[in-house]
Amino acid sequence: METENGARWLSDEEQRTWRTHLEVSRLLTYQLERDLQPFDLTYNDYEILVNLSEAEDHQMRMSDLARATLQSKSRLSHQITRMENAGLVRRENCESDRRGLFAVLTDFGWETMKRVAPHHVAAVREHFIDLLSADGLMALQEALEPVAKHLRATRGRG
Amino acid sequence: METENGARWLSDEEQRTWRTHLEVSRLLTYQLERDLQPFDLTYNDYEILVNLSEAEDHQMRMSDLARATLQSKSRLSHQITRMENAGLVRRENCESDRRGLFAVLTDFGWETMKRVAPHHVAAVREHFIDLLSADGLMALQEALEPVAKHLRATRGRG
DNA sequence: CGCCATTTATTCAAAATTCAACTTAATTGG
DNA sequence: CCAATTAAGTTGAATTTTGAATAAATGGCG
Repeated sequence: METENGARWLSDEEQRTWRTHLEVSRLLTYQLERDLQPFDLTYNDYEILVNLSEAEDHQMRMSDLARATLQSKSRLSHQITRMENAGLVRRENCESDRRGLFAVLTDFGWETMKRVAPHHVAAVREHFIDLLSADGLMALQEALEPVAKHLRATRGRG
Repeated sequence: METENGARWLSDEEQRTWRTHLEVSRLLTYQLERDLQPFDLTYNDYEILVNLSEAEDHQMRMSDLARATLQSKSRLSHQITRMENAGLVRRENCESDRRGLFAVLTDFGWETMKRVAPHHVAAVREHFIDLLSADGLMALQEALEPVAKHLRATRGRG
């Protein structure tokens, strides 16, 4: 089955899988977002807390954090400003490179992370992980890892 | 492995799969968005064109379209206004329910759809479908369908 | 050394999204 | 039949995101 300019359409099976993937992506995002609302965090907030929590000294350069969370520098800059206002992080100068800044987790940010993480993990289980069989989990990883690799490589160029 | 309040952490394997899924979701969205840029369409625009194209008479009630594309009514309303300004769709009154409106694909919208779809499908192949084996495809569908079902059911309450 | 391209990060304005309030029409329950 | 409730959709203001422009510091390299 070909389109006029030579592209192959998706088979029914392919289309079904594609749409399922898309639907899961979106609904899952919304659901996790909702599960964080009681803690006054967006998913974005949470993701930054995770990254900083896992980082050495609970701090990361803005650029690295932007890369890690797949956001533009501009967006991250605004995001950190908001989180700074909320008391979750603070900015700190980098001595070795005076252009640079660190985003640093505050005590309150760290406390928040410890308090919220268990609930978030429970939500990830409830809405995703625990719905997969052991085989399903492995199959998913094996199917998606090459896609991730491709996208990582493609990212930034055309 | 348990958190203090009884939630089970993710195993390494679970965590890896979860993060891979998340990464693929996001990078894929960005990539497809980029592939649509040359046609002056956002992914949102495209999705609406798809829905209307597949609908009877190339038209859909606003509510149904909002549901189908997983957006709020407000967001859809703004979105359709923009697309109306771009000449892709028009609004039309519904006679049987005078509160209601149809979003209708214009000729230009339909032409646009026919022109763009092959490129989009090619992108979906390049960045997703063609990176999966036949087994991978099936495994993905089987793993994700229950998740989709759960999230659909959970949506709106929960 | 001195110049220029690059890297880091912010800022401003424009576009998109959300959120709550509102309008109008249809339904429902006495 | 009417009042109250629900449903469809829009609106406008506030928030968030994007994208281009800017500023400051670094790194090469001739």
